[in-house]
Amino acid sequence: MGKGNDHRIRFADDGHDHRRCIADAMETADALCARRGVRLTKLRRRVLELVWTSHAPIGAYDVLRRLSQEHDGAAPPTVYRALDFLLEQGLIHRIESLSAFVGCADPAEAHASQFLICQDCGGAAELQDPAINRALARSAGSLGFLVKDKTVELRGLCAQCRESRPQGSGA
Amino acid sequence: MGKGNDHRIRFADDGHDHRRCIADAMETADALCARRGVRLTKLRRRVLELVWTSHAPIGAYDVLRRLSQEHDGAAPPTVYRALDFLLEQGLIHRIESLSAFVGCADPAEAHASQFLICQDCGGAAELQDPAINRALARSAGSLGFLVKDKTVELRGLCAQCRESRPQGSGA
DNA sequence: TTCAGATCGTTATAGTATATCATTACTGGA
DNA sequence: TCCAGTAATGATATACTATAACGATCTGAA
Repeated sequence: MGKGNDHRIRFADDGHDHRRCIADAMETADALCARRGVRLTKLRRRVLELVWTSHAPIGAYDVLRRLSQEHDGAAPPTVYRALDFLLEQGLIHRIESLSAFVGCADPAEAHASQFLICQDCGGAAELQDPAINRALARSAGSLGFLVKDKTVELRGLCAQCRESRPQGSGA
Repeated sequence: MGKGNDHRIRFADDGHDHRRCIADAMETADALCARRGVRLTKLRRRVLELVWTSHAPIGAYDVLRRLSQEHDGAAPPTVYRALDFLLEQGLIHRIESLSAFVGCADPAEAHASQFLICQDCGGAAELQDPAINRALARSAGSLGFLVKDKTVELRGLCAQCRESRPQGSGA
């Protein structure tokens, strides 16, 4: 508390002040890149803002479509290079099961995240549950497997969407 | 034991008798489809065999290239339709982080699997660790999230590959 | 036999991502 | 300030993954 938006789990449709999410994310990104001596160029910064448009993961070509409206000559490599930079810096995550990208809730810490992805509102919330990581580490370790990278993505319905359309109300 | 190949975790390079893996998988698939009253046609059966070529996940277009050598007029939909059927029947899994497919080790039981994917030999081993599922269920449940589908993929080095190229022996 | 539904053939196209090479911009040192 | 080296971007082409759409063929049940 104190700093406005806290770190509670966020989905797309929970009615929070998302402008603040974006502002916080950009501020954090600026500070982090400055500290690391890497260049958050105008283009990269804009792509990061576009990824943060909502808590729903966004596809690279959706980013491209938006970017093209304000940036002549934007092409796939324009976007993918920026996304690659942002991934390297931990400022965004790639959601494998959607081929899409989402802003990282806590880029200062290097971390492997887990995601809850709502199939109704499209939002993706980032978890960092030590119990999950422990269970994964224990299982892999017992088989002699050396883990370098993790993908944990749970798809379903977030609490808000469960309420607003109870049970399996089709489509 | 007793039935030849047991259900130990398998990777591509561990020197086991893979012909037996294939034979077992096909036998299980035949029985399962018969029991369910669904048609494991010649084409679908052949695609399943091709996916079982190894324990390394295989891309749809790799399946297509192989299939084309023996099947005139094979096209992307030919393969994707067969893969979709096999996925529906739980006979194969899709590895999201590789956009590739791998045979299911235990198709009789509906299940959400976890995968260990070796970045050296390319093999993918399927786990069904209740402790991992419990940790995931607990975490999602505490946030009111209703889980419908899970993707858990850990990339790294399997035990065999760790031994044969100790430490981070680059490329 | 005939029909309905399932399966497959075939062509076209959508969606995701990278290779390559030219050009421009930034940075640090002479 | 100027230059050289590196980083970043522009621009074009292409590779890889997946699905739409529609017609032909096969299968099993009435």
